[in-house]
Amino acid sequence: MSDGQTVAADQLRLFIERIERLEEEKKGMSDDIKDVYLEAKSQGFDAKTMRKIVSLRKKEKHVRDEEDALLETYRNALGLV
Amino acid sequence: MSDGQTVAADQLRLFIERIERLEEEKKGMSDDIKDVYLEAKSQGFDAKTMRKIVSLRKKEKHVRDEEDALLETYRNALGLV
Amino acid sequence: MSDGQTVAADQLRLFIERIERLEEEKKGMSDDIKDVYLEAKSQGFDAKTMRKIVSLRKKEKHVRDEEDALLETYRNALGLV
Amino acid sequence: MSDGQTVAADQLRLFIERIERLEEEKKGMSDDIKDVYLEAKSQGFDAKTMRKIVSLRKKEKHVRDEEDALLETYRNALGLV
DNA sequence: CCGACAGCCAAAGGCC
DNA sequence: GGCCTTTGGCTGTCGG
Repeated sequence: MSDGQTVAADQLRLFIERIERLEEEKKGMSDDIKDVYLEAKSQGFDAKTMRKIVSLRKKEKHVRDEEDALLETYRNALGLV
Repeated sequence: MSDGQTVAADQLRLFIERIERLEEEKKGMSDDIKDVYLEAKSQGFDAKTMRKIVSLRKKEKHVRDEEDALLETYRNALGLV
Repeated sequence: MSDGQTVAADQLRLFIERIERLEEEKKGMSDDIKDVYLEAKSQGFDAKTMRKIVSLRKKEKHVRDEEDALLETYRNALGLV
Repeated sequence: MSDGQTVAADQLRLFIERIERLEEEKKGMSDDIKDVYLEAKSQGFDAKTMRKIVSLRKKEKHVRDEEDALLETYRNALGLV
């Protein structure tokens, strides 16, 4: 043991385990989100529409961020502070 | 103000905000995972293959979980502890 | 010849050829687009920034379309015309 | 108006609009291609395999073009017509 | 040549 | 249980 092969295998195993832990946490987040939708639904809200709203707001935010970045690019190109 | 309409709108807004916070955390997880793949890649591992490994192990875990659930069903059906 | 096998092969060949013609036209479009960027570059414009603008405008249009669709969803949900 | 700034902005706008028109045409080509695959699928052909064929033929064409170019290079180097 | 990005496809999850 | 929308991964393309 302790040869390069083994060392590499150990490293790989550690990477895989780190990823799997993170994937589990991520799945936990997904489950939490699902629960909120269920809770909202139980209070009479329509989950499908809510998903649309969330999706739309995400895109709008993304567009706004990009607009800001583009503006910054222009400012830099024009030598402004 | 304070009529049903407004109350519902406030509730909806709160739900949306909770979801958006959770979505952000989830995105953080995704980013962390991506970072681990990049780190592994920088040490000479192949990300694509690693993804295959993670995927395979997930399926195997799923199979094992199903087997456990089936065993549990049998135990219950037979009145065993 | 003239058996089913051959007929199917002929059909397939025709489909493939139609696709390849369309792919060529598509590539022509890509080349034209590339030329416009080059021409703009030759007049002092930054192609990378221009690409960002084009991309951003596309996203903005998409978001606007979605907003309209969501509004429509609300109107329907509220029984409005 | 009519200062350099405005002229440049107008030029940029025109370039952007030309690109957007071309992008739309390109999208039309993509849609046409997709339609052909759907039509082929409706007649029992497998789209995935067809894509492989198209891809392979493209590579082969590319190889042939490279060979031709190399041959041309040699001919020129040797002063042949 | 590499690294980033968009398009395409297959798979998963939610909804009816 | 089927439809269908969304997500994740892969491939091909483009610019640096």
